Amino acid sequence: MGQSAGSRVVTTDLAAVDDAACTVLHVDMDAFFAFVELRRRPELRGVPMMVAGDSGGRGVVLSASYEARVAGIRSGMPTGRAVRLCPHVVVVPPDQQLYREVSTEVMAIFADVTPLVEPLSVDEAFLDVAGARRSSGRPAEIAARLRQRISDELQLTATVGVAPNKFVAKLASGLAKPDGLLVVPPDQMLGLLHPLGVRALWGVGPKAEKSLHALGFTTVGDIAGADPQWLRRRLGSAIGSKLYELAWARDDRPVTPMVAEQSIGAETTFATDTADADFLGRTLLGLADRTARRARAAGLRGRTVGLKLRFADFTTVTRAITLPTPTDLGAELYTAAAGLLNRLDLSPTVRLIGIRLEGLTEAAQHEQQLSFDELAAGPAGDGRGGEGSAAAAARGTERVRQAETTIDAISARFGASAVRPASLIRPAGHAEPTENRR
DNA sequence: ACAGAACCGATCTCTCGC
DNA sequence: TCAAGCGAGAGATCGGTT
Repeated sequence: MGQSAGSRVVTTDLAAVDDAACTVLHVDMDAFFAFVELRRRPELRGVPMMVAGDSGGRGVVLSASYEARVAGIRSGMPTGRAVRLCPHVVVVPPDQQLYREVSTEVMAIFADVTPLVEPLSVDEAFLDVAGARRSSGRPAEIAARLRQRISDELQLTATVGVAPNKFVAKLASGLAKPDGLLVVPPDQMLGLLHPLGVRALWGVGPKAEKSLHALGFTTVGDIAGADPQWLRRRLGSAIGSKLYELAWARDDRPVTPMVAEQSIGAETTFATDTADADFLGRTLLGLADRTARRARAAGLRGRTVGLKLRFADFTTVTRAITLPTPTDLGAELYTAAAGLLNRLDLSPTVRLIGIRLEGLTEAAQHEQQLSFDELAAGPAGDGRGGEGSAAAAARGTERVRQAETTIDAISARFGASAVRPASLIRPAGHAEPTENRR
């Protein structure tokens, strides 16, 4: 019961399958961005369409309808190539705000099933239903009902993998998509897993695949048959152990709800490569501001500021500096990153610049610290002789904080573009400071 | 006092995945 | 034949301490 018409249930017999040990669900929304767009533009149903960035002709495909996929269009593909493959494809610009909103609705349905929801991205999550079984029934039933709700309430489809652990659950959803449901009981795991190529293992991308092929491993079964000691020596202890365990379908990672972010960042690719230090600096200021704003919204501060540059030849360099005190201020982020930028050789032209705030901690921890500093400095007044310069600096950053949180409030009311740093507003005689400037 | 090992945090690159 | 914008994590390297 419970599947919508036309859905695919890959499992031989959902009622008969032994799902008692299958407490992990991996739910993956089908062609998420594309289907969300089709919901508000139903006239595009049945025609090849894709959500794709343009960004001065250098964008990529974020999501494609199945009609577009038939033509060979894949996500991650340059928009230009996709259009060449399928000249009639309808290109829809991405609306991240909308996707985040719909994502929240999807996650709310998950949370209805179990509190143990671990989002992987906007359109994907693991669910641990071990505790939900008494009230909600068998995992296979829970999964089928979940798919039905997503279809009924959101007019979207999802694929669900059901298995004893995360790795196999994710594998299962990958095999069952689109619009599918696959339950993999313990006694079927190895039969399913071992014939697959090594790429099926978590953490094995193109590079690792090549190394593994060179060592004579083609399938997951090959790795399962290898000597684990030898694997560790050849691949490193961490990776070697992990691959061996996964090859035997062993994965004890728990489903962890709401894992705290460890870094926040922003980056942008220029429409045209540039070596203009002034322009790079202004772009950096905008990115610093955006990053700081997000950190404040999340109530986080970070101690390490990272800078990333990608040059025309696609080589990438990163530089980082650790501050004495964690920050969530755009001005401080910018100062630190600009310092890093100054030290780099900019003779090759730059195609991408990014900034990242790492070493995040809860901002609430630092409020305490600040008031203590102020106390030590005596009653809040202006730069009096004899007081500690650290305390004076603390009050200085406090003023910057006031300014930036005021901007947060104004942006919240009037939109993000209402307020921006003064240096992003063009003095006379300069072109617009957009990233697409030549 | 000093050389050296061991350790540690910071930094950087690389790979991977959505 | 061009390659976004996020993010996580492993491991090498390096300089400073003990």
